[in-house]
Amino acid sequence: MIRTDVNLLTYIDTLSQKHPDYFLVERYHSKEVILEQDKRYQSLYIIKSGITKCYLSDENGKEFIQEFLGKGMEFGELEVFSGNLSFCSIEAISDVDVYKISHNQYTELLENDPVFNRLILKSMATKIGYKAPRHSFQQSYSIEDNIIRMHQIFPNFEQVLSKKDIANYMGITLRSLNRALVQLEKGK
Amino acid sequence: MIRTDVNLLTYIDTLSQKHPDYFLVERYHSKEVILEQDKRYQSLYIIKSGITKCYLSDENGKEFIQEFLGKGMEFGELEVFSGNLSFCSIEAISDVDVYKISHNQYTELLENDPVFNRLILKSMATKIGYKAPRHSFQQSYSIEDNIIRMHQIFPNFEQVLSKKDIANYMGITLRSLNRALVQLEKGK
DNA sequence: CGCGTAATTGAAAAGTATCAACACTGGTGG
DNA sequence: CCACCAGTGTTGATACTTTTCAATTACGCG
Repeated sequence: MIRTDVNLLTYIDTLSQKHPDYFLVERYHSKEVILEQDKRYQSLYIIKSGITKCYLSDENGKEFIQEFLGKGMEFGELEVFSGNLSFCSIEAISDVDVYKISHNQYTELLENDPVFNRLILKSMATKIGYKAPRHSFQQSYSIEDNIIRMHQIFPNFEQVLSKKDIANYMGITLRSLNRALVQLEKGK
Repeated sequence: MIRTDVNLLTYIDTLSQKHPDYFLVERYHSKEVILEQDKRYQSLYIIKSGITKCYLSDENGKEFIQEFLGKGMEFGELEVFSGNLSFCSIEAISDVDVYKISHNQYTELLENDPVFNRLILKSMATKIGYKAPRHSFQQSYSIEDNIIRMHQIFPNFEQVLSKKDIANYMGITLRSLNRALVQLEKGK
């Protein structure tokens, strides 16, 4: 449930040696908002280290967490292709180091570096293939089943993520999450 | 809610003139299954005309519909990048014409045709950007709100899609869908 | 006409949200 | 050093929503 892409990160590490002017390294602290929904940006980011959350907020202030992003995950890249405003917000959970690259230079790399191109295609394909079953499972199964599944995928998520974030990721209230956890304890 | 990509289709129409050996045209009838979950394929498809549904089925036989695909939408392409089995099933809703192309030739086009490459990148970016708010909205709002929203996006979906498909798309039971529709009628 | 699929409806059971009260924690300022 | 505060987490009671199950009707097609 915390997405990573080591191959992409490794390649970008080497790219940033070759093109030191393309990649700017930035550091964000826990709880800083890196990207804000519905704003326009000229750059996108790839995570060097740390964890962020990618979430959508609605008019009532509720936030729905799409994904937790770790090493090698990019964000803000969709806007390169759509030309639209940012469709989600990104907030640092831990302290985070990122590579920052402008849309133009990103496009240039896509056009001239076939290895990079392929890695990005693959990264996007993975994102699509990941979202589908998650949405499906979340709708079709009980909260308890979802927690069990999350434990299998990422055993100690409770140490890394706040209860509130977990609830927002699952699309349920904190109350329901707590009850389900108590039920699971009893069930043992 | 029925996804299309006219630009991609137009370009593939011209490509299929240039490379008639790359693109095979096939026709499927309503209710035929074109792609089956958890099987391996060497080809992928782009829709020329007609509508399909893309769905995941779980062990209880319930199906959760990811998207309805119309003109210019591709499917089976994720497996080119992941190398995995098909992660969803595709079934024709209306009669459907598709272009079929092998993984190898698709890869070749991606590598040698920058316009094609860009169109595919854009198509994938759109898919990602579409899924996120849909999942979010579906979890955060009531069934009635979701129906109202679907009506805004696609006014006469009830003429094209069966009630069961609509319910599976929304991740709810047919019973709940019917109740919500009755409520909406009353509300007018 | 008769068959199977799709659609409709009611009643009971299960699941989830809402609201509200309270405990725990770490950090800040007097 | 303690009091306070804000953020986070816990718990109970109640109201609401959705599913489940089952029975019935409507529709299209050979």
